[in-house]
Amino acid sequence: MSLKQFQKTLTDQIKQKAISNFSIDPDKITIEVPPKTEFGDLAFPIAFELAKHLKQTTGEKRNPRAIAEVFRSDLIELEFVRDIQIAGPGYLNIFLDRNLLLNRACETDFLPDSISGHDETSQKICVEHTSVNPNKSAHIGHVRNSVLGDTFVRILKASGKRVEVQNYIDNTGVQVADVVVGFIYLENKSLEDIKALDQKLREENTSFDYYCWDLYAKVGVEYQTNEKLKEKRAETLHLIEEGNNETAELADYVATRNVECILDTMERLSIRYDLLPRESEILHLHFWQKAFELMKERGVVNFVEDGKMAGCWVMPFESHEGNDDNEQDKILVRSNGTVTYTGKDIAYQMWKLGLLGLDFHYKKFSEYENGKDVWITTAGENDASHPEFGDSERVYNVIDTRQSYPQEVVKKGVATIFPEKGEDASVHLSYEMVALSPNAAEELGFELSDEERSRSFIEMSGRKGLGVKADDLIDRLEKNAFSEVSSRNEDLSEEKQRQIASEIAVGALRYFLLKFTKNTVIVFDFKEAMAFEGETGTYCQNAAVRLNSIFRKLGEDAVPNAKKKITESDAAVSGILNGDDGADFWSVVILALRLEETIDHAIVNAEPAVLARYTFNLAKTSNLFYQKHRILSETDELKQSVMICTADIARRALTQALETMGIRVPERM
RNA sequence: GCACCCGUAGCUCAGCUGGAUAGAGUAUCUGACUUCGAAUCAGAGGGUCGCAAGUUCGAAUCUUGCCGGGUGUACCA
Repeated sequence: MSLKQFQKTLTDQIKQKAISNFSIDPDKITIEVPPKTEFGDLAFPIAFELAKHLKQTTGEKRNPRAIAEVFRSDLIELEFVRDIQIAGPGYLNIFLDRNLLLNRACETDFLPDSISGHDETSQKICVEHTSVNPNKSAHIGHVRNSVLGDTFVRILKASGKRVEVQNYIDNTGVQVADVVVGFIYLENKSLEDIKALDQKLREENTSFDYYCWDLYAKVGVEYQTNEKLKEKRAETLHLIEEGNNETAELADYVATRNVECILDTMERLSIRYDLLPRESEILHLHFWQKAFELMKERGVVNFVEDGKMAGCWVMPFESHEGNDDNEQDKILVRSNGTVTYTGKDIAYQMWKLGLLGLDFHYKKFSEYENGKDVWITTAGENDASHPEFGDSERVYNVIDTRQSYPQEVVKKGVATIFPEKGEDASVHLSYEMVALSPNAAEELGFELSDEERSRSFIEMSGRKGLGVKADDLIDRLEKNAFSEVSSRNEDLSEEKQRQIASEIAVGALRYFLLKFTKNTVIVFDFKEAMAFEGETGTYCQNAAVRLNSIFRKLGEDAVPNAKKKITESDAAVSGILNGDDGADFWSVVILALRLEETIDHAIVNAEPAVLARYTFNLAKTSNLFYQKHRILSETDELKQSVMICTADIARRALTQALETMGIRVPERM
């Protein structure tokens, strides 16, 4: 039985008693973690709630402490409970049986397993993240999206869910068109020229996406004065959407190469995908037409005869009374017959949820080191060996908060067409942007106006070429980490040092992006983002590395021997755990045991930052423990065994928590 | 105008669905490497939780109003 299961037993018991004695709503019963270890391991503030309830229903006034007493006798009988205290104004504080839990935690099953946990037959959850427009390299804002999405995927997997990861490729949108316009009309390049350029860039060790980054910015500047070029944009976009022409072929090359570059960037951060669904297939396989038919069948779209939106097909939304109703409608088909982005998105969302009745064709796009394939959609050939995609029970779309409105429309839209599926199936995992501090923008070489310099932050803009490129930042982090690693580990080979530096860089970056809660704007600052000290991924990794190094010195058999010893002498172990140093050991064990509920908490709130904070706290508690208590030099064998078990539980939980954030524990550092 | 988000230590942020003395990191100052690793640890100072009412045993957390900042609100994607 895990701590989580035990908490449920305890809560159930309390609920039962509360219902039979006081007839109160069981949802009002909450469990919490006391602020200090002296107050126990679990606390129920239920007595306050009941006192209020009594006063309201019967008028009887009862002391909360007396009410808490009612629960005590039953709960103390439970297997894991060592003691119960009524504290303060009426808290019901539970003290757990430390010895028993230490023994259980020594068994391997208390940790959630992010790798093999899930049941193949369980319902699938789809997470879409990254979805960078394939016309330039990824910047730090895109990385926040990807790290958030990837970590959420890992969290879902750790709780046993089956997850499919999609990275949507908008390969036929205006952003791609802009770069294509740049290649064709600014640089007079043919597809062959671009391929040659691509080859040349490879030889020079720069990358195609960097080139596009600059070109995209150049086009943006040119548009401001060159009306003719703007006309070319519309024309180009049209050709790309239509397909089967030279411009579309060129665009496909450009988009595909950018996708490859972006996937390489993400691979550096251990971020991987199952499928790359493309907008071109949503168009060519007529997903929209099918969705449109379904909408008409179900009567959820209307054709507007007159007024401002005359000639459009709209989806009506619950309009507030008294308003001009049409203002609440969302246009899905424009008066010229073309489909809006939201329309296409609704069709795509329907496919993700298995509601569309159509499927993509698929081919392999690339293969990861571990042999897993990334698939991409096609309109032509269909590799019959492809796995089943789409058809998920629930979909999480990781998209920044600026797109809340269209996401709301998609969610409500799908739920209107399929009320049986409902709104809960579509979740917008929304997060705030990464912006630049005025200092960071200037550091990147951008000239700011006085107005801009006075702002608290400046939004990044691909169109302006203003942003911190992901690869640049990772490079800088790796460089800094490398100089630290090499000065501390001169005996290691350079290759090994580079690998460790990379693991540290990834840990620092991922942790930095995860420690902020989703709705906090990250104002990017180089110094903060590149820190290796304090509340950082590096700190957490370091704690795990040092724990591991203790075990390296202890030798192979230390853990099994220690486990054997502590199971053989119950009473003495109990004495140690409840003795003078006991609290130092116990606080590590109990915190490690809370990993599972932390992961649940992160899922319920769709908030990976919860896991980041937890991991840092666990690292800190572990640090405290092994610095205060020397394991190798401990002379009392039984006490040493308790310490070994405690350290082992700590490093396993820490390693697992880091793994769930996509952060590896280096061999040394 | 309307909708959503934010305002907590000098700075950057947490605060677990209303709970116990509001916490971290950073910066500043003081101290600790002959000790399982100092990317670390111990300690100090630093708070009208934007303001004002309300709800109640109890509010940073819930309600309302105001102040200040941000983002949306397209026949763009």
